[in-house]
Amino acid sequence: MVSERGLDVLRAIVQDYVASREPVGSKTIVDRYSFGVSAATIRNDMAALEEDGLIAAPHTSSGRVPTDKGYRMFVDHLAEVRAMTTAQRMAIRTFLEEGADLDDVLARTVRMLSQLTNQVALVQIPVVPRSYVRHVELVLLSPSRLLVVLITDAGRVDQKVVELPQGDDQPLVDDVALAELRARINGVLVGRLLADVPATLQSLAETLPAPRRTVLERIGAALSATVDDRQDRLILAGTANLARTERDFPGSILPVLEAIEEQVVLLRLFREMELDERGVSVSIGRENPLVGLAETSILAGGYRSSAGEVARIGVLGPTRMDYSGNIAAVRAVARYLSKLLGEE
Amino acid sequence: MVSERGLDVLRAIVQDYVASREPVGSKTIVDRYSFGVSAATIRNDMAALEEDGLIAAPHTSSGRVPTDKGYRMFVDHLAEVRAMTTAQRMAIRTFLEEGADLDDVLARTVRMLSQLTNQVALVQIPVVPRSYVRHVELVLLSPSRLLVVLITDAGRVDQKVVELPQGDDQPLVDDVALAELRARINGVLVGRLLADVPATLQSLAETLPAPRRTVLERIGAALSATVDDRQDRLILAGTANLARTERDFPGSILPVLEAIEEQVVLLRLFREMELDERGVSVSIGRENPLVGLAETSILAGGYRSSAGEVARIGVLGPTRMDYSGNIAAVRAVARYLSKLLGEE
DNA sequence: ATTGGCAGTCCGGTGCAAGGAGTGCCAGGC
DNA sequence: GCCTGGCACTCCTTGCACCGGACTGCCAAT
Repeated sequence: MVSERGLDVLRAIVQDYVASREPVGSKTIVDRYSFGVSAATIRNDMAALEEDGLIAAPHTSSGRVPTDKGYRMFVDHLAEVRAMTTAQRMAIRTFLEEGADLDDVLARTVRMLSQLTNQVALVQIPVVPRSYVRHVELVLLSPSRLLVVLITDAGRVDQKVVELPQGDDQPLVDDVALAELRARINGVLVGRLLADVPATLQSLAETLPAPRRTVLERIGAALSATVDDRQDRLILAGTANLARTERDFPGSILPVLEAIEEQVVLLRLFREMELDERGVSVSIGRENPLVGLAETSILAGGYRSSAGEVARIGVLGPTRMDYSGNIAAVRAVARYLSKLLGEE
Repeated sequence: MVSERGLDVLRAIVQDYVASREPVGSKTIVDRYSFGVSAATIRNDMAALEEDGLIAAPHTSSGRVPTDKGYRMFVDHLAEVRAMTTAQRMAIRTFLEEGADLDDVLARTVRMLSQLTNQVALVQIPVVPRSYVRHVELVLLSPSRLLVVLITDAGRVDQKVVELPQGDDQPLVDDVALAELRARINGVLVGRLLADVPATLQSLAETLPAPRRTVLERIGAALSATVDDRQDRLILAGTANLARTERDFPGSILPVLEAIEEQVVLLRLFREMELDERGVSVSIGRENPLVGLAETSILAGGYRSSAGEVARIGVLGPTRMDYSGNIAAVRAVARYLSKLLGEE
């Protein structure tokens, strides 16, 4: 059974180990922290902590190192989340304020978060289902390939290429037909909610003759796909920090880099993390469903875009990281981002 | 003075070292390659090669390793560029054929190139000055922020946000004014060459009264900037390969990752490399102007987009790499890409 | 020009001993 | 019942010496 003081010892071990990367022994603790008891007593507490799987010794007669479970305990019950310094707040504010388009703001934000935490930072592109269609543009790239561009009033621009069915020798649509189609589509769609696009387009399609109708249906499919596609991307920054913290990955950083390249998996993981009451979620080491990330921790926070939808922003790094500081940074950045995007 | 056979020895050393990562000695060479002379003779040749700075010994009495200069000699005079296997050709073809929009094609291409070479692959987004304006869309994001979207007939969509001057309390443009502006701009721009956009817009601006004019000038600036901006980006893939070849970076992969993140510098370097008669350019180790890349080599090839402009595609990896194979891969992929984009 | 031979150099692994850090446990004190 | 000092023990780390292996460079002979 771990005593009250035992938890304080755990906190000390985590802090010391995170700071020094050295397994920490009982003597170090009595020297560096004022517990008012002897090393032998600390040793008893440490034995209890080890019993409970909160710390482990790399080998007999070495200092202790926190386990994933130990970090979990630290994060849930022991870490006081430090407030950001005013200097840091200022940095965030000035960094984000030079507004530009959405992609740009996200790119800046994530770069800043990576600098703040010295870890890899990631942000999920927000979904904006409440926004309205501003314009749809069709561009014929070749007789059989059509570029569809969708512009919404939230400032998002998405594009998609559709392959046109090409039954006979002659192309299905020529420039004139396309111009008419464009006018019609814009006629019914401009001003509509994004969510209503598929239905509206469907009813338009029904008024058309068969060959033209197929084209319209494909365009409709592209437009709906375009909305979903976008949220399937992550913007990230600070990959170089992985090399900086390389010594904290006992294996190699290879699987981590692979996971980052394989955005899809990482994104799903990121999205499924559920925020706690502090607005941040932490996934530590082997808690993580991806084997390649068994030695990394992921922090995720949520931010709210103008349409009120929540997307994720967070950092990824070795399990040996400064949880207090990083949680604070993620939270602060997420808040500023919400504020910034809400203003628009 | 390096003899004829000396160069053959150099070739053998490079090939062997690239294959085995072991410094190669005279005995290895006579064993593995059929020179028909004794080890002592090879030793003499090696002494000459060392004299000329083409190879070096990590320490006294060890085998030799190619220097940057040695690799250079190998690449320029000794490497026969292997043709791609038919399997590889097939892979390239099928991989690239599922066309989509430009960004998508480039993303696929670069991913494939990284798999083909086991290195980091990069591609520069092509400039398309010969293409025509298809549509310009203006979206008011907030009273003082305007999103400008430019669609060209080459299938490119670019966006930019402009800050509007906001002199008095009331906004400079409202929805009605914007609609009129949009109509006017499209009226003069649609169908124009991209290169003519600034001039055309300028003459339109001159017909307008002062406040409206400022707005138009800003939009014009954004449109020209948008064209330049885009080519200032690289799409890359295969970063994980850096971790795989980590042992080939005597120092650390940190500076390499940093250079990759700092796209701007890398891009300039990439752009300034001049292609040789084989259509590929190679920059080896310290030849490289960036200190962080002193242990990496960069291969660059050119591809031609529909408008006939040339952009770069290439790979980046440790100086100890398979130059023959990688040059062949870059060249093959660049050709297919030119063909693919030319067709559209 | 090429060759075999030989001395010399350096790396890398191994075995051994000493030093140090840290633990576990126990018996005694508050 | 909790805390403490002490002690034996374990294991890592460092330094040292040593040896074998892999080369090279040079030289005299062909």
